[in-house]
Amino acid sequence: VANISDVARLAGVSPMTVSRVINHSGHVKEETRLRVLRAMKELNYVPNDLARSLVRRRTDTLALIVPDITNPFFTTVARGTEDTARKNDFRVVLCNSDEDPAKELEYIRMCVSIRVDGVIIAAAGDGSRKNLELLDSFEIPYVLVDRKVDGVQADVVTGDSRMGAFQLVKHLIDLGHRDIAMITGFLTTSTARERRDGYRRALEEHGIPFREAWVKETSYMRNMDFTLVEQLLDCTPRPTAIFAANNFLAVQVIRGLRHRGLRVPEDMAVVCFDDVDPYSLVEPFLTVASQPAYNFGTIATQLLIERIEHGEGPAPSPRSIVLQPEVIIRKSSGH
Amino acid sequence: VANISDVARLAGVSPMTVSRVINHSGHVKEETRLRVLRAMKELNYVPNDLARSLVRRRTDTLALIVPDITNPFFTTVARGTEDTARKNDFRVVLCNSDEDPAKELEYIRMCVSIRVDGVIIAAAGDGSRKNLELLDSFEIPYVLVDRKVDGVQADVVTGDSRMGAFQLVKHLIDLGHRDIAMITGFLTTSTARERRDGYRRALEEHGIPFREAWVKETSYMRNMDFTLVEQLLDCTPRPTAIFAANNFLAVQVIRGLRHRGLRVPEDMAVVCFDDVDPYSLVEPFLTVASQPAYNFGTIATQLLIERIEHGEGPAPSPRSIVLQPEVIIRKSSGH
DNA sequence: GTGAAAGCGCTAACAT
DNA sequence: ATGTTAGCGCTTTCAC
Repeated sequence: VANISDVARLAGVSPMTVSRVINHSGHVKEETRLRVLRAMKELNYVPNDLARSLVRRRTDTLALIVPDITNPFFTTVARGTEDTARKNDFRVVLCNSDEDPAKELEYIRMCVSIRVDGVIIAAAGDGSRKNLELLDSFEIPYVLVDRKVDGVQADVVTGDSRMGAFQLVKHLIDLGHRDIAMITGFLTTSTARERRDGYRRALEEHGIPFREAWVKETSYMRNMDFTLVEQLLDCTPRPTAIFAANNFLAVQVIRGLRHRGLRVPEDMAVVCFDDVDPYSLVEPFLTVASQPAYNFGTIATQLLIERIEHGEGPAPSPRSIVLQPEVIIRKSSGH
Repeated sequence: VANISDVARLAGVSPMTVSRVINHSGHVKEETRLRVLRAMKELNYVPNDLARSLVRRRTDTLALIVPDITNPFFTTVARGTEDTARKNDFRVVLCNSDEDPAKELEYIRMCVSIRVDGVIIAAAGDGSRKNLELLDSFEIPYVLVDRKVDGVQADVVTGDSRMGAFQLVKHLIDLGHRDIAMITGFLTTSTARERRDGYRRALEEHGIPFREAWVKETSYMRNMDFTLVEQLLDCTPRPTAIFAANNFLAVQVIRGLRHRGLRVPEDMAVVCFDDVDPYSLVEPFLTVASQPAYNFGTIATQLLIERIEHGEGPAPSPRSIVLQPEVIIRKSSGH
């Protein structure tokens, strides 16, 4: 494999001149430039970015850490991130934390060891704070996406979870429901907390008491515990509607209901956060608070790159972008 | 940021000894080892993998190139790849080619310049051959996943597209359909060709003539041309069933039909390849040939790593793993 | 069991 | 407009 010296030798110049040609840094006579280009082609030369990054102290690489790339919400965030990164000549390394702060930490260590220029992260939970401190100590900029982290000051792009939850629950109330249960992610994640708060506020504004027992907390992931649904069904009185705090939870809820022979929405209304299936939906069924996932990715990436590219002078203070969800009413709420 | 010399100095040893500790290469007295470990902790030291990779000529990094990560099929392949890579201490860089050989080439150049140890690729089409030759010339091993590439000898993990298509179309024929149209990806991709062949064989085995005009060719991507469906509807006789060669095409077909006020399956039966929505399906609707996408990823990655890890001696000759699709009959075919 | 020297492939900084 | 020097942070090789 040819290196920069091989090219230099063949072109009859110094490695430095080749470097100048590669990097379009100018100050090279057109004639020499062409000679170098010819040599590069002849040797099938591809610059070694490891060496380049090592000396430049910059990798042109971002990391995106999400809980689970098979969740269509995060998939779409990832696409937004990648497209934006690419436009700005950055690469993206993708990591799945599985909602696990320990696994997340491993990936953050990796980010440091490969010297990424910045990180976009949908944090596993408040336990991520320590993980992020590692980035701080290496002065690697990062932006939080989808979820805030308690005690962390950083750029953040989130949806208005409180508002979305409020509207969803209000919709159920308007339909006449008063016994509304909720299944949410672990309350160590900001979205779980905010969605619960929105739920609570909607109830209270309509004079319906908030019952702790009707809020079930579990993992946001696909493998959520089936029995939680059963527990809700065994409550007295039995709820007539369930608010699921994300798409996977909603799917599990519906499966649980089916399992007990209950129909949606006839026997139980169901609403949730996040589109279940943003691209393939043939027959959208779920009433949802849909979030602009792609924009989560593009905006977060823009903020991050801005910070990376920012030269001397005072760095911009942490910015918070809040995007509004759109409530889409469909069959599952029995409107 | 501390480097290996800083640690060495603090521990009162040479950088070489620190290196030995980092890499668990043994031959270090337990006492010194602990001293080094303490120094590392104190300096918050994280080894620089760029430097390490540069000298070791190995990055422990794989690349996965897929047409579109928002397609749930590829998302699942990606998850299989990542999980397997991780288990074997490899990282994964993810790339979207958008079914475009030119964009694919850019990413392959990147693979070379960052010196990935291997590549897993769902190639854009037969035009990918030249792109893959670049990898060959740098002796970077790769394995093809989902799609073969004309004229390329390499490990390959595919589904039995011909068989799946055959069964899907046979199912339609068994239901009494004789006027069956097909919408497939560009015939420069092996899956499009094989699915068309399976379709054709099913027809011919049942004495139904194969009509070129009833096979519409377009991009596998989400933004497929709406008007193709309209063209099919304007044929005489009008087909009574449509076989879509992947999930996104099926969705577009159904949208097109809706647009013209046609119901599925009452007015038109629809079947397709690949699950539309492997995780979130609340009410599966489409009759599909479902492929074990996760295994595509895991197997491809295993083959690749085997090849990377393979020391001296003759490299294994190209292997071909063919996984069987499972036909799942649901409402959209009007069984 | 430990260290010194050399160098991976490139570019920043300073000549000329 | 081009070249020289030095060094990024690590590991390989060979010494002791």
